[in-house]
Amino acid sequence: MTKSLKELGVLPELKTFDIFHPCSLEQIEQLCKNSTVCVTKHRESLFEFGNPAHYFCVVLSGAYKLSRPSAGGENSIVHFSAPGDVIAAFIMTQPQPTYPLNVISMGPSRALKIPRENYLETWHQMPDLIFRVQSLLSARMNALQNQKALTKAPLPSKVASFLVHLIEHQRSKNSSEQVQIPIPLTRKEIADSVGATVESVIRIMSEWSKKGLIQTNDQHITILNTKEIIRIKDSSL
Amino acid sequence: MTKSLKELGVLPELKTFDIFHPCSLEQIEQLCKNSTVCVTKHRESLFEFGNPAHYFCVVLSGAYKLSRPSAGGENSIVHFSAPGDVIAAFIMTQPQPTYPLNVISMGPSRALKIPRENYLETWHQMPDLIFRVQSLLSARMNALQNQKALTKAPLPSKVASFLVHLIEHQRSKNSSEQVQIPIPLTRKEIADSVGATVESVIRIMSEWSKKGLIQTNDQHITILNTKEIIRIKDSSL
DNA sequence: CGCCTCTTTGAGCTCAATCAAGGTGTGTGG
DNA sequence: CCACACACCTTGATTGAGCTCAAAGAGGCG
Repeated sequence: MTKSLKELGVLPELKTFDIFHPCSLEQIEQLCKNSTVCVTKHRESLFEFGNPAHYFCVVLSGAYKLSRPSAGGENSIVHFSAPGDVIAAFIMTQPQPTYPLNVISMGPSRALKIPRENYLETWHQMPDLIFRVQSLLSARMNALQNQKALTKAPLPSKVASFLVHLIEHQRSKNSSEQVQIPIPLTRKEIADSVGATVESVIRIMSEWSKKGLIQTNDQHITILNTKEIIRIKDSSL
Repeated sequence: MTKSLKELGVLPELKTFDIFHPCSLEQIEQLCKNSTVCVTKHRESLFEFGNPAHYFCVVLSGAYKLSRPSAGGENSIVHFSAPGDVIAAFIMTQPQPTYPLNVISMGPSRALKIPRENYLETWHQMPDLIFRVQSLLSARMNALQNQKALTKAPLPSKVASFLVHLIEHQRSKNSSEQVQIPIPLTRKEIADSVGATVESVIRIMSEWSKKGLIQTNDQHITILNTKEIIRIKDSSL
């Protein structure tokens, strides 16, 4: 039942990710010893807040949302993890770690669950690898701080900033218009990300749709006029 | 003019901090090679947002506030760094790092400026040390995520949560009442931390003063009734 | 003494939350 | 196959928490 990672062909898949790219397949195999591929369905939970954290994860395909439970069953979304992203690695160093977030699958996804010991032992031996993990973390930290700086900005700025953030990778090269956001998002998820209500987000985005700035079909959002969206994002300056 | 760290007696000072505690004085000396002690006055800047980051820091005494410039000269405060805290370490791994924050002295303070190369070379060799740095970072990340989960909470909850967070270390043992907040804070700083205006913060805290929950003299805030403050913090649940 | 920072209080207004209601599409179980 | 639940999207009306603006007092410092 449990096939080896090699049999499953996961190793080369891992090597395509930035973190593992400089590693040999043999190294990767070592690093991911005793790991299992976890297949999740839409809205299925990968890790649950407060549970003891025996594993950390590398996202293989699909996407996951990391959210924090808060007032009245509300969940505020902290981050979206795409393939190549590492989840919960940096809490592995704590003596008795528990997951600080809920991790929920968005659509069918796959993740590699790696035992905590690997991080403390094998990964620990590879300073360069640890530094690359740290970079991911540092980028997330940066994003969080960015958002914090926007707390007092009007809601449209927040939403615009959120969308721009999501297309940052691809935008770098393709500075032309017409960028599609890589993960399908509901309005509710956007609302939970920027700390607002669904209704407010809808009002703002409908407006933008009418003006031809964005376009949605089946939860896939496309930004038609990047320039204008960026202007809105910065309009509170 | 520039005395060695050994002459200044900084080495034993460093050893009292968690990160360096397991290290020998010789190791610490190695790790902090070519570093300088930087003495700052109240409101003086240690690092400035956007500048190229050739150094990272360990806070020796006093305190620093880390803030992010935002709309209209507003500064949103992201973190307060007390002695033992490491600043800007995790961006050292980037190829051409620039400071992602403003770092400003609160009262007279001292910090040890350590060259970037040390992190990439000497520190890099010590996985355990890197893990300890990662723990600090992870704690800060956690705090940020916590705050994010409170965005929709009413302002009093946010302020209460902020105060409780600041006394978390000492509270652990001394669960009795009467806890003083370790750093002097202006209302404006509190406002910038929770993402509100001075006026709103004042209104809330005056109320609390009247009710005998807190007490201020000369920017030193003392929580008189911890239980009630925690109740307010959680009241939005 | 004037300047600057910090605190305080009041009055009015605005943005986004809340409440309410209706529409669509998909899955699911009888 | 239909009915029902459920997730998601949309629009409108109302309301209130917190922002803005204004004005002023209280130290501290050169």
